[in-house]
Formats: sequence, C-alpha cells, structure tokens
Amino acid sequence: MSNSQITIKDIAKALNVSVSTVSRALNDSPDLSGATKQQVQEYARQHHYKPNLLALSMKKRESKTIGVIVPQIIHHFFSSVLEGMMDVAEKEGFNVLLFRSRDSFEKEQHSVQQLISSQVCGVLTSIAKETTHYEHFQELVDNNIPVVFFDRICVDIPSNRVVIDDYAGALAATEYLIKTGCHRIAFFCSPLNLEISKNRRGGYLDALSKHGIPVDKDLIKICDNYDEAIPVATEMLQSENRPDAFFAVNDETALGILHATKHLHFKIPEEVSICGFTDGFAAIASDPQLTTVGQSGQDVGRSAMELLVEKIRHKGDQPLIKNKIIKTKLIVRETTR
Amino acid sequence: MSNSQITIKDIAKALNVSVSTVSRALNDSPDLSGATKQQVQEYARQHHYKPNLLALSMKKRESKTIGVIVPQIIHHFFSSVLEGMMDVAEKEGFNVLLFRSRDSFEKEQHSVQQLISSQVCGVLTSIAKETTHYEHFQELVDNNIPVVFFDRICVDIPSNRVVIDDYAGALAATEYLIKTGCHRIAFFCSPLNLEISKNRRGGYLDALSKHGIPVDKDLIKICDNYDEAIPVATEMLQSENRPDAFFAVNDETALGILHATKHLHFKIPEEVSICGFTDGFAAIASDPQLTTVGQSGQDVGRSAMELLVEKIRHKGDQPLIKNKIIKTKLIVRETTR
DNA sequence: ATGAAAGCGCTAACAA
DNA sequence: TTGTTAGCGCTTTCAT
Repeated sequence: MSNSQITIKDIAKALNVSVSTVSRALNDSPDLSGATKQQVQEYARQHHYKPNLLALSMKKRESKTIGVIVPQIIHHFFSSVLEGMMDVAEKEGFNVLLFRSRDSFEKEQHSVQQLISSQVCGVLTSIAKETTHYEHFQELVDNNIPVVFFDRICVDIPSNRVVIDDYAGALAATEYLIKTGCHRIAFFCSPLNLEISKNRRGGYLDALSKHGIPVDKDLIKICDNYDEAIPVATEMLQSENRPDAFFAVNDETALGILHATKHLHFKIPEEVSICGFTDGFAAIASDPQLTTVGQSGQDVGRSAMELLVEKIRHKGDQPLIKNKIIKTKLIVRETTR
Repeated sequence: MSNSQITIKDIAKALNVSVSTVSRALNDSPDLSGATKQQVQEYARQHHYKPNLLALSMKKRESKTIGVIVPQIIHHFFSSVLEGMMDVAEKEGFNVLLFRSRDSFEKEQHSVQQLISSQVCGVLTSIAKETTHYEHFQELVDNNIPVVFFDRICVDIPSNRVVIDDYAGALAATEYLIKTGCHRIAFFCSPLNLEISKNRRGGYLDALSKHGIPVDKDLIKICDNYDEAIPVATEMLQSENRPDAFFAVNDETALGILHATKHLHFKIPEEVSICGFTDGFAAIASDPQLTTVGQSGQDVGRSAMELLVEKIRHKGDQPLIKNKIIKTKLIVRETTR
C-alpha cells in the first residue's frame, strides 16, 4: 500500500473543482461561495485531509520549525531547558527539530548543516565543549537564520544570548563561603573556552580580591565531573595546606568532592564547606544536603525560545542584539556553615 | 537581505550548464564527464551549497525524519530514552522532530497531526496518562507510518513495542531483600492505573508468596515522591511492628525513605534495608549509596529507534509485530545488606 | 555527455 | 466566484 495521504488534488478531482478552489476553501478565503467552501471543508474533514507541511514550507519559503542543538539530553540542566523551550514553541506554533552534539565539534557542525538543509527558521544552541571556532554558526547568520545562544554562548557571532548570571552566582556563593569563615577556597571548573567557566571563575576571583584574599593557583582545577573530582579533591585535602572550602561549577563535581571529603573523615561543614552549581535533585538527595547555586533551566529555555521567536517575527528590522540574563539564587543547605 | 541559500539553479546559471547536470554532478552520477563534475562540485563547495531537504523529501516522498512524542522531558527516564534514541537516529541518518504531550490527550492528538503533516517516516511514542482512546494513532497506521510504542504502550494498535521488564525487576529486588534476611518489606508505589505500578506490585507480591511471607496491607502505600515519602516512612518506622525493609517504585521515593530512616537513627542496612527503582545520578550521590533496580532508559530508546528504523526499511514486508523487553538489573549498593 | 521537461503539493497572480 | 498557470528546489525520464 502506498502512502495514502490525501492531497488537494484528490479533493479537487472528487468534487470536480480546481485545486485553487480547494486551496482557497481550506484557507477560508473570503472570495468563495459559501456552498463550495462548505462542501470542500466537509470532504476534507471526512477524509482526514492534512496539509503537506513540506510543500507548504517550500512554497512559503519558511518552515515553522526551529532547530535546537544541545550537548546532551540526560542532564538536569539541559533537559530543563528543553522543557522550557517546548512550552513556548507549543504556544507559538513552532515545531522543534532536535540535535545533540555530545560535546563534539564535528557533530555540532553536522547538526548545523542539517538544520540549514532542513530550512529551519531559527536555531537555539548551547555550544559543545570541544568547539573553539565558529564558522558553522556564521553560516547560519549568512543564511539569514536567526540564532540564539543559551548558557554556553558564542561571543564571536552577532546574535541574541540567554545566560545564567554566572558571574553574580559565583560571586555570591564565594562571598558566602568567605563570610562564613572560609579562607582557602578551592575552585573546580570546566575548560576555560566556555564562557560560563570564565564568568564563574571571574565571580570567584572577584569575591576573593574584594575580601583581600590572595589567589592561590593550586586551588583552581579544571575538573567538572563526579568521577574526576574524587581523586583531585582527595589529593588536595591530603596536602599540607589544604583548602577549607570547595566551590564547583556543577552539582556532580561538588558531590564528588563531598564523597572524597567524607571518605577522609573531615567534618562537613565545620572543617570543609562545599558549594555546587545547578540545584538538581541530587543536591537534596545527598547527605549532608548540598548548598548550591540554583539556576532555572526552564527559564533559560523559555527566554531563549521567546527571544528567537521575536527575532524571527521581526526579521526585517534592525538587527538589535538582546541579551537576557537569568538570575541565580544561592540555596544554602548543609554543606556550608 | 533575503534568504541567500544557494540552489542548483544558481550553480547551473553560474556555470552555464543545465540544472540536471548540476544535480547529476552533485549526486556523483557515473555518466558525466569528470571535468564538469569536478567543476560543479568545486563551485558547490566554495559557495556552501546545501541541498534543500524539503524539496528532496517532496521529490522522494520520504523525509528521513522521525517523530518522537514524550509526556515530559525533565524526567530521568524520558530524557535517557531520548538520549538513546538520538544515538541510533544519528547513526542511521534520521533527524528527530520532538513533541511533548504533558500527559494531555489533546496535546498528544495535536502532535500526531503535526507529525503526519510533517511527513515523518515513523513515530516513537509513550502515551499520555490521560489517553484512553486511540484513533489518532490509528491514523498513523492508516497513513502507512510505522509506529513503535515504548514504556507506556498502546495495546489496541498493531505496532511494535518496547517495555521495561518491571515485573521481573521488582521480583528480583524483593527476593534479594528476602534472601538477605528481611521479613517485613514495605512497598511504596504509584497509583495502580499505570501498567508499571501493577507490574511492579505483581513482582513484589509474587516474591513474597514464593517465599511464604504473608502480605500485610499496611505495608503497601500509594506514595511515589520524595516529599511524601518522608512522613509516610517516618510513621511506619515508629509503629509497633515496623518494617525492616522498603522497596520503592522510584529512586526519589527511596531517597525520601532513606532520609526519614536516617533521621530516626536506624542503622542502614543493618536495621533497615532500602531499595529503589531507576538508578539515576541521585542514587550514587546519596549516603549510603542507594541499592536500586537499574532500568536503562537509553536501552529503551535505542531499541525503540532500532525497531522503528527496521520497520521503515522493510515497509513492504509482512507487518510482523515485534515486542522487545528490556531487562532490568539489580544494582546492589549500600542501603541493603 | 548533457539538456528539456514533468512533477512532488501547495499558493497566488492573473484571467475569465 | 472560479479556473489556469507558474513556480518553490530537486530528481529523473526521455531526447539529443
């Protein structure tokens, strides 16, 4: 059996009218006799007619489809972002074509190619950890496809951006650690090609200098996951001049540090304070419960999609670049004094 | 600036050849002079030519796009499934159009309509909690679009299905508790209208009867989240005839129970054993680390996508219905003896 | 080895 | 009020 999807041609033939009449009837055009219109609409309904979106998009040269590229899907933050995006996409009538980069530059590049080929009318993305040059994103701009970067943004491409207020979040968290009596605060972060790393590090550094605490490079590590954090934290804690606090770029890392700290029988938070970033479910499942910087992925997703839709609707206008900053909130639990 | 995407027509004009020559060159057709072919390919590369997938799909009457409908995205299981699907989709060269039902029948129906309109070549879905009739899915079948249901399946539609072996998982977990010396095993589950609840409860009950342990209704509670689990477990633990083990339908609930148990200073696992279901990140973040029934969402996603791709490739063949059952695996950590 | 032309499903300008 | 036709980007059959 061949694809039995019914077309306007079929309806035209069946009703002995022209395709344009059918098209007009289905689009509820004003210049059409009520009788014909009703007849066509009735027939279409009965036969489950559905417009072919491919043909429509081709004709109108716009596809009502938005492309999304995320580094990963099983990930509290990114799945929250996706959920938020769907909220807005649904409301605004856009479909979503989903890609995943797995933090690979090559996959990201390929996804962008597919997205352009698919004639999407806009792209939302958070760049891969591997990515260090941006010609592929520039191609989107060259093809006049609006892009909004979120979280891991790309500053080299003129585009809208939605970011977590990483700097302020990190600053607040570090200051909190300082104010509760910590002096040697270690910082575990992602590779510095990512803006978020730079910003969170900036907040950390500024908090230190604001309170006259010298920066000790040995306390800053590139380490951003649970498994790696355990040995790295263990080593630091066994050193001569051990830290009395840790601030990590995400909850997983913080929980790895927590694991190592407990394993060495340090008292938490009396001897060692720990603060994460994200506030996923694991932060409350841990014992002691993790103090962390809360970031709303859903807000990020919603804002990014809203910005993109706005940009798509006002494509002709002056290309005003809008950045949106989503506030974080320090959630104090049990791993800090 | 209008959409500057370059087409074969542009190439043809620039190189003073016909569009068919360009098309052949780009498809590496054998009957074409090497010179022309090279010239065209070179020009296409330089000008970042990308085929218009919409036009291609229309011509070939197949879109290389698969539609996915999930009830929710921020959800450990569903995001895992999605990740697994992407693994296979990527490998097999399909793009993914994502929809989310929010467990609403209406949204699910609308998503299916969009999917048919979008000419997807297959659909993967887990039905909404609200859904009780299935005409919309039948329409997919009528339009000759293969469907694979996963997790929350629909038995009324002839289609392939992928499910978790909930019964066996619950049976194995409960038996493990029994074999390690527990006699009064409480069971916390979701409302019984869900298949998974029924099946998991079935496994629990059968394990008890297999080992000659009488069922105590007071030990079975409808409770499936962290916050509710705390007071419910606390009350049970303070009762005369307290349970010596808990088995919960998901990790969140198990971790709520763990929280309550620790709070009452029971020794874990010596005095109280706890077992969850899912194996999310929180299971290893907790202390002690949670024993749980691991269900691989990624395997479910991969299997579902593989089954679908196979079905798409063999569309002409006899419509063999294949069900796939994904095994669970008991992951013993520190909350059980 | 290359070109002309039809057609996928749909819309819209132009005719009638 | 309705029909005819061109064209969106591409492939492919049939000519040349």
